[in-house]
This record gives sequence, structure tokens and C-alpha cells, in this order.
Amino acid sequence: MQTAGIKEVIMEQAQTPNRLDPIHRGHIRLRPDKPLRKGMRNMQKPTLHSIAKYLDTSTCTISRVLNGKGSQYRIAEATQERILNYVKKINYRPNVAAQSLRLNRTREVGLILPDFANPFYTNVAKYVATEARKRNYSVQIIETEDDTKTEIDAISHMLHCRVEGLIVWPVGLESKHFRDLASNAPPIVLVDRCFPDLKLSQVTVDNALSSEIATNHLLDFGHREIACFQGLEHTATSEDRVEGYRRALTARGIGVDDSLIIGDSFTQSSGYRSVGQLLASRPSVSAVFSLSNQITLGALRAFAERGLNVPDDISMVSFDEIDGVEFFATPLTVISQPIAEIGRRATEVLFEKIDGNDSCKEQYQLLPANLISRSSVKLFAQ
Amino acid sequence: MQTAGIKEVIMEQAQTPNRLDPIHRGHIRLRPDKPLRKGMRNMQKPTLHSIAKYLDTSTCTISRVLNGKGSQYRIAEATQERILNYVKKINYRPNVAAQSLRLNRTREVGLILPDFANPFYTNVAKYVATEARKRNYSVQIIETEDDTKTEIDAISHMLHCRVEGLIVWPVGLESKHFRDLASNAPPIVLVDRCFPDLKLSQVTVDNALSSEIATNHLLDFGHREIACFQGLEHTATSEDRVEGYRRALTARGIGVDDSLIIGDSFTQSSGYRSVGQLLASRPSVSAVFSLSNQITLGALRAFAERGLNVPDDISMVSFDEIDGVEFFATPLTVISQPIAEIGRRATEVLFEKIDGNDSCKEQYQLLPANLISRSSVKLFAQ
DNA sequence: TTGAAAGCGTTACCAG
DNA sequence: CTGGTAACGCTTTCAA
Repeated sequence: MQTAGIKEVIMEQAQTPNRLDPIHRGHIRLRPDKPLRKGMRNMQKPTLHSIAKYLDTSTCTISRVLNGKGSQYRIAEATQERILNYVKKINYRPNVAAQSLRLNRTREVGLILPDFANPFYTNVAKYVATEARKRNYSVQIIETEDDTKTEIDAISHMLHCRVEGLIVWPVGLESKHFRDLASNAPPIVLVDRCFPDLKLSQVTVDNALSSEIATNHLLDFGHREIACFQGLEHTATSEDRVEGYRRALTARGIGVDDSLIIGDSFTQSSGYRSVGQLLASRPSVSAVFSLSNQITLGALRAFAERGLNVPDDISMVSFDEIDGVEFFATPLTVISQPIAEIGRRATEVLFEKIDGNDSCKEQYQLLPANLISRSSVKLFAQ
Repeated sequence: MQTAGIKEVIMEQAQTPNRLDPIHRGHIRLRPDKPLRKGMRNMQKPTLHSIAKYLDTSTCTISRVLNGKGSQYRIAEATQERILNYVKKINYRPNVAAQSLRLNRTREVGLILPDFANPFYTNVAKYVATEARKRNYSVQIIETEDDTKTEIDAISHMLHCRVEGLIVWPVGLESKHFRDLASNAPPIVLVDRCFPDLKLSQVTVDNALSSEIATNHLLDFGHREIACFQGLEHTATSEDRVEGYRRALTARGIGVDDSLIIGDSFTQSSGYRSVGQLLASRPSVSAVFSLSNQITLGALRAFAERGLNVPDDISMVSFDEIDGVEFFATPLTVISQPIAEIGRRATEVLFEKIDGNDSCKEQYQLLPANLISRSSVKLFAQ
């Protein structure tokens, strides 16, 4: 624990000045006769009502002016100016809860990700946030920690909050909760771990094709005994990648040996254990195709512990780019996903749907990934 | 652009069944006589009103039961059960906007970070999200991209949304907008890039001390000519770290040479440029202390391009842990910040303040960092 | 050109 | 034990 030795400088409670213009002080308690309702926090902010009272006009006139409908309702220039000036002066901002209630729209979108500590996932947030800011939307986030139950709760929470749109990077094991969505649910876009047979907009990389390319790369270097370190079984992501691996081998007339396909999750731990299992059963293997960056990191650790060198003792290709791989003892050859593009697409699709652009039907978008060749694959010379 | 070659599978609009129990269908349009208000989206959900009508009871009774005040108001067990069953059956969830409006509390907290793609920042989100979920709070996020103007807008947006608490990882260049906060602003906790003279709760690492330790480490290995690659100037984070570096040198009676302190931001680009500048002016330098992980990555690239080896040609200590450094050609010796602890603390403080726990005054918490010794520092033998 | 008033869905006060 | 009713702050209809 890092708890010991902490220096705490206790300070006084902030005494910053109240920003409410004194001119508006008459509004601080609009009804001083009535007692404050229980459970209400006493921070009186200006309201249309209080402003109307002060400017001797009505709430609706102010509302109109603020919503840019001044000319539409032919409100006198002078009145408009008076209102705008005053509102600016006291820094008035309408109450979003009241607006949401009245308009039945929240100006919020939701984002559900497996892990906030992994930039691979949080990258999507960049585009959602940018686009949301442009449109004056808020972004709400929830982390699932790859737990389906949490994901279901998260979606339920978002719907409960009446978000106007939702981007989900699903755990990928179950899709029932997506199928069960009510027809009046807000637009939803799935990212990466998709379900091809689901009638929802989805954006992902062409996993099978990318895997085929990676496997072919190893084959081109003469490798024939290639292990595949898979991720979470029964997810489309893992299965599609394994499928690509199989396709590549089969196409060259090499039989697929199922004992070479090992691992059970997209984690370092799985990668680490896979190495042990592999070397025990198939010490003659000459190359590994790892299905994610985390799996790779775990495998690398296991190889290092055994004094095995990449690529001298074993060649390696990994799915996903890794921050700083170019400085690794052996810079890794990887399949690099267009992560930024995935985020941008998902965001675009989401807001198109929010805007009710019906030209945009439910789509299943497959983006291409690139092989980046570095030095972790060596010619196999038996 | 990755746009080419995309396969789009156009699907039909989802036709999932409406989840509203048929028993509740009488509520779908409560007032079919009245036309729908303009601007309102037609997705009728059950309300207390509609449920009350159906169960032949009143809104307040239902409200009480749902808020666990059934026994307090001595509502008949039978009634309670009837209500709970039905509410569960139709999957009713109260309208949050109406609750917010009525209670004047939003059950939302805000999180403002410089960059969503950097796990160093997003790690805080893990704790905020976990704690928020426990308490049934929502988490809203905004990214500033290290731009003060954006930060000011972000804070303004959060206040506008009436979040009940706010965690900010500030840009760090300006603090005026924090000073100007109204006294009725929600609790705010600052993280990492702090302003020691600000009367706000702040959580950060002891930058000066950590820097001193790092510099001492280099001094212990015999280095005397040590460069310091600083970050964004005029931020407490950078200045405190430089201060620690100065202190260590001075304590050993070694004069501080300002021409050895170079760099202008916490970016790879700054680190890269610093190497060029350093080698041009002081080719005799034997060690570098880099003030952030990004700076380090940039510097490493520059060294590699010049064929300079770490640590044979130059020793290096870096602030911040880097994912996978143990696999680097030269595993780096770093100052590892207790990032998880920082996030946990900030979250704890925030929710204590939200709960109005006044035992918790404004605090400036300094957490200790650790030196993790690997192989990037070599004995200096002239 | 403006305003009064009716809700949006909830909770709390009071009255039975 | 239960329910009517008045807010909360906003937007829009309708009337002037």
C-alpha cells in the first residue's frame, strides 16, 4: 500500500465570491415566504420565472429569445437585446432537467466499454466526445470489465437515463440482451466484438481476412508448424480470427492441427499459460500467431523466462498494435487495426441515426487492417 | 484513408417486440384525445400516473413504495406487493429528468481528462465509474486535449448539467477558472496537475521528491552531467520535477547548468527535439532524466536514429511507467506513479464531499512514487 | 408583439 | 393507511 507517508495540507473551505450578479439578488429567493422543500438543496439559481419578474416580461418571451425564435415570434429588437444582455450578465443557463422533461430528449449519448485502462477501447471515446461536444450533447460512460452481467446492467442504466444513442463495445459472449431491445430503444452501434446475425449497426475490422494475411506472412517465411494463441472462445472476434488462420493453412494444403490452437481469453495470463502448454505438447513449433496485444505481452514474458528468443527460437506475429513496440528487444510484426477509423465510423453512424437520417439503415461495416512488418519473423530454415 | 474496400451489409430495421406488457397497453396513450405536443418524440413509457390509473391507486402511493418508504407510510403489504409486482412486470423505471427536476439533484458526476487515448489519464475513470455505479450515479466525461479553453468550456458544461461532483485532471497552465468558481459550485477534486495555492481538494504525486530520488539514482551511478527533459513549462508538475532535479544536484554540491534543462511539453515530439538540442550543445552528457513517458518515447526514437545505445552511450531514467517496458531492448528504470491509488483517492474524496461529509476539508494530498530499477542506468566510468 | 396557462413525471406536504 | 395537490423549470399552444 502506498498509503503511508502521505502529507496532507488541510485548507480552509473555499470562499470564492458568489457569481450571481447583485442586480439579480432579488431572485435568489423568489418566494421567501414559503419554506424550502425538504430534500431540496438550497442553491437558488436564476430561472426564467425570476428573470421574467426582474425584466418585467414573461417566461415564454425569454424562452423564445433564448431559443433563437425571437424573429419568428416578432419580438421587438429592444426586448430581445434587453433579455440577451441580462441573461449574459447573470450567466444564466437553462435547467437541463426541466428541458429534458419538457422536450422528452436528454441530449445525452452513452458509451459502454470493456476497460477504461486500455487505450484500444478508450480511443472510440475521442470521436464520440468530439462529435457530442459539437452538438452540445453529453457523453455518459460505463465500464463492463468484460462481464456480460455488467454490460446488461449498463445498457439498462443507459436506457433508463433515456440516452439518445448508445455505442457499445460488447463483451461478445452473449447477444440475447441486444435482440431483446424494445423497438423504441434509442439507436445503438456495436463496435469490434460484433454479432453478424444481429440486426444492429456494427463496425468492426475484417478479422478473418486480417488473420489470413498474418498467417500467410508466416507461411511465406517458410513456417509450417504455426501455433495460434486464441482469445475468448465463442466470441466472433476470436472465432473469426481462428477461422482466418485455418483458411490460410488450408489454402496451402497444410492440415490444421487443433492442438496448436490454444488459449482461452484476450489476456496476458492466457498468453503466458499458452506458452507453457505449447512447449509441453509441441516443442518443435517454429512460429506463433497471437490473437491480441495482451496475449502477446503474456507470451513474451513466458518466452523470456524460458530463455527463448524471438525470432531466433520462435517467430511471432501479433494482432493489434502495441505502444512502443518499436523499442522492444525485438520489434514485433503486427496486424494493426484502424482503431481511429473504427471510432470515427461508429460515431458517424450513431449521430446519423440520432438525427433520424433514414437513408442510413442498419449496417455491418468491415474495415480492413494492415500488416506492419518489423523483425519478429525469421526465415524458417530447417 | 481506410475507406476503400468496405463491405456493407444493409439490413432491415430491427423489428424487436415491444417490451411493454400487453396488460399495460391501456397506458400507451393516456390521453389519445389530445394531440401530441410538437417537438415531443412519441415514445410513451409507463408513468406513475398511468400505473396508478391501472392499479386504481395514486401516484404518491406508488412513489412511496418504489422509494422504499412503504413501511414508513404504513402502506398495506398487499398494496406494496401488488405495486412492486406490476412495476417489475412492465419493467417500469422512473423518469430521471423528472426526478432531477423535482429533487434538484442529478445523480451525475463529471470527469474531465486531457486525453482519452492515454491509459495514464483514463485509469482514474475506473474508480470513479466503479464508485458511481455502486451509488447509482452516472459518469459524464469530457476530453480537453490539453487545451485550457476547452477545459473552461468543459467545466462550464458540467456545472450547467448540475453534476453533483467533478474530477478534473487540469491542463495545468491556468487556474483562474478554478478560483472563479461560485461558492455554490459542486465539489471539485483536482488530479495530478495541481495548483498548491488553490483552495480545492487536490491529489497528486510528490513530484519534487520523486525527481530527487531519480536524480540521486543517476548520481549514485557516478553521473555528473545529467540532462533534464522537462515538460510543459509553467505547470506545477513540470516545475516541481525540475525543482527536485535541482535539489538533488545542489545537495551534492554540483552546480545546476540551465542549458541541461530542455524541452517544452509532455509529448514525444518534445523528447525527440530535446535530444537533438542536447547533443548539439552538450555532446559530453552521460545521462538523461526524462520527465514523462511520452518524452521518453520520443527521446528513445531520436537516440535510436543516431545509433546511440541506452545505457552504453547514455543512461536514462524516466518519469512514469510504460506498458511493456520490460520487453524493451533496454528495460527502462522509471519512477512509477501510484496511478491506481491516485484515482482511488480522488474518487474517495469526491464522494465524501458529495455526501456532505464535512470532516473532509479541502486537502492537498501528496502520494509517494517508487523508483523501479531496471537496466537503463550504467555505472559512469570516465 | 406579448402573455397566461397547460402540461412533462416526479415527490412532499397536508388532509383525510 | 391513502390520495389530492402543489410545486420543480421549461416550452408551446392559444388567446389577446
